[in-house]
Amino acid sequence: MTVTLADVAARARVSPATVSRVLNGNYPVAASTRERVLRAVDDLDYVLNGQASALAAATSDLVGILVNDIADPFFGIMAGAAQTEIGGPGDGSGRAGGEKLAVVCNTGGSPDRELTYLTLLQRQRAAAVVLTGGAVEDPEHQTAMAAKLAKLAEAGTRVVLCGRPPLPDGAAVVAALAFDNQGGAQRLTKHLLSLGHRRIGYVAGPLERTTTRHRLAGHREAMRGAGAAGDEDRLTVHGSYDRGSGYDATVELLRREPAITAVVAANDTVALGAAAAIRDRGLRIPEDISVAGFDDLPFSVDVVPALTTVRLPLVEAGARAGRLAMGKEDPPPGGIALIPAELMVRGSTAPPRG
Amino acid sequence: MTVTLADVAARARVSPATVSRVLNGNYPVAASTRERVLRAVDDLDYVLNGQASALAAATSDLVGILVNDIADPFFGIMAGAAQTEIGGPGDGSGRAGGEKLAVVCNTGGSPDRELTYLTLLQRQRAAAVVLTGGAVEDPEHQTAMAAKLAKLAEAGTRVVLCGRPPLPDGAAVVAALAFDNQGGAQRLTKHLLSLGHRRIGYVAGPLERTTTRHRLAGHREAMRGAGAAGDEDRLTVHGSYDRGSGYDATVELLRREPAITAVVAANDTVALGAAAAIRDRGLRIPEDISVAGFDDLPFSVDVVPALTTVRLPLVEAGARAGRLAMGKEDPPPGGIALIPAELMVRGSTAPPRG
DNA sequence: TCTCGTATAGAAAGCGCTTGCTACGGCCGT
DNA sequence: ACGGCCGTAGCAAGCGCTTTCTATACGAGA
Repeated sequence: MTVTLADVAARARVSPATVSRVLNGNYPVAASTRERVLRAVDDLDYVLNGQASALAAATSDLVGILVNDIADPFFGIMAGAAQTEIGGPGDGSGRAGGEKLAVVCNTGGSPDRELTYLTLLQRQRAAAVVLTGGAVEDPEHQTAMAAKLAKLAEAGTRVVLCGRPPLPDGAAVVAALAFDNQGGAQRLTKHLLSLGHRRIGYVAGPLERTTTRHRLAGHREAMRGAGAAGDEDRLTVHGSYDRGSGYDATVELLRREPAITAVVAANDTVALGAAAAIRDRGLRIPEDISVAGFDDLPFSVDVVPALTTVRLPLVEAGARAGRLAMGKEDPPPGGIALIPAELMVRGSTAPPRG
Repeated sequence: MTVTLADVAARARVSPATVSRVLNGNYPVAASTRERVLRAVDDLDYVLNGQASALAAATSDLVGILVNDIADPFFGIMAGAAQTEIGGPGDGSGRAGGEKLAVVCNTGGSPDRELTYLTLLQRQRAAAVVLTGGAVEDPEHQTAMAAKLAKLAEAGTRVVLCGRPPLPDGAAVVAALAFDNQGGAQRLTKHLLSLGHRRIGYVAGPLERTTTRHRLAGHREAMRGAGAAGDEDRLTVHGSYDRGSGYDATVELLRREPAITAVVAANDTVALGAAAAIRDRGLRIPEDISVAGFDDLPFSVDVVPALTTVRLPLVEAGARAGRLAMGKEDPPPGGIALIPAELMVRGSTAPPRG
């Protein structure tokens, strides 16, 4: 049926061992022999059996990248950057040695699927795993995750967190790159406050997500700092990280408090929905209501008016995570790095009327 | 080191064969024995070695999804939908049998990486492969791809094309789901023509991509049909499928022909860049210049003015591709299906001035 | 000329799992 | 009461590769 090493060996009139060595290039083989083998490989269209190879060598060329929502560019950008660093040859030695299969797995934000994918990757004895995006804060799930990651690490899988805070109970991971969500959110709200806003609605992400909590915390911290707190719960609506959710939440916000002068959204996509809701209500942005997002996704600069937001260096972070996963870069001190978030002031925010 | 089947067997005081059968549930095992085995599995935290299992059983639970650009929601949406259909349990039998590892691979639109990933998947003896998005039309690459896909199919891998035209030389694939790019583009341009536009700039995608060619063909067909052709080459600028490219191309278009009254972009993302360029030039949309996109990505309805575009049923197509890859759905007659594209007229297009 | 180090190739033992076949009771049919 | 069958469990042969150890052939040093 399929061509095996033995077939190649037979055709090249050498032993399977020699073929293996030629293919792996980790053992001296006479040039003439090598050539004969390579020709046979070519003639037969031989393709290595990855599973057999991995089994025998106890290694794997699989690297998993877990994302919450693959349709969201936030994750796509990070995953793409990570994959670029991981995949393909060219890492160090001239030889095409480190050819890894970087694969991204879409958890859909579901804790169960997250665990399932980790198990699947564990089955495959993945060389590394990169977890991106916020974590679910359910204690039970956190315990399960910690245990799973510990198992993975124990089995030699390099675990890297990207855009996710370190595990609560001492990380069994290579490194954790956490975004400064709280600081960024705080600066964003401060910007709004400095413009004169006081009644600021907040469209938060799903409950029990670290990202949601940290951004909201930053926002409230800023509000409190300005003595503008008090109405927090009433002016906060939770939803998922998508456009429709932003729309609905904003409608609700305007119902609860028609006098708000600004809406801060959990991320840019949500901000888009929020902006749509505001316009559908006949209000202008930013004259009547200011809108701000988070992440600075590529489209944010192009919408009208351009979205004030907080820029997260997704490409850089993803690439770094990829390098860390491959062991091409040393982990930050303590295994933890806080990735700074930069406030991007654009046209969607302005002083409130009057 | 790691726990093996044999360890579990020893602890449960049965043979490895029995453990295997309990785990796979494909052979009668006495209830008491099964329970003993399961307890041992639990006690030992045993995790199946996927490679060994795959090797022995000559099967694989890997399914590859190739995308051109994972940061582009166009692909993210399709891949996500496909992955949902493929991954996890719940497909048919009550048992958690069909647990596949659906992984998405980012080719970055590079033919080489595309081939590399296919080889990697071939190495892993992938159960199925889904290729999404337009193909590169370089003859050499096409030949290589055809050969590769034939090999994969021969080895039992189910190959599905999603949003990609069938291979030129008779498909060695399970199914090809092709978008009606040409028809959609034609309808879009006809819409513009019917509004009265005649000088229409076209921001095309990269050369040698089927998607680019088909959309452009539809556009030109419409132009010719209206007797508005002639200036085609001068009013067409090629670029990549991203925002910056749309911006630059539009600047160039306006330089070449300041009198254009509409710009059609290769896709929505490019349209966003085009719109930005137009606005930066001090022109209004759609009063001065109409803008149209393609794909109807989620943000398109939210930008201002809302983007006239052509809707592609990405979720449905991706899901269907996933089902086809899993053999959960019968392929369309002839293995080829043309996915319709629907014109979405919104605020970014209007009759030209005067 | 003989021995020994060096370079190269092969033999063979697994890696951890699956599965066809065999073995062994106990139950049924006659 | 005996042969045969059914329901279970084990044996053992691989799956296709890697790698250690061993064997061979050479040229070099003595």
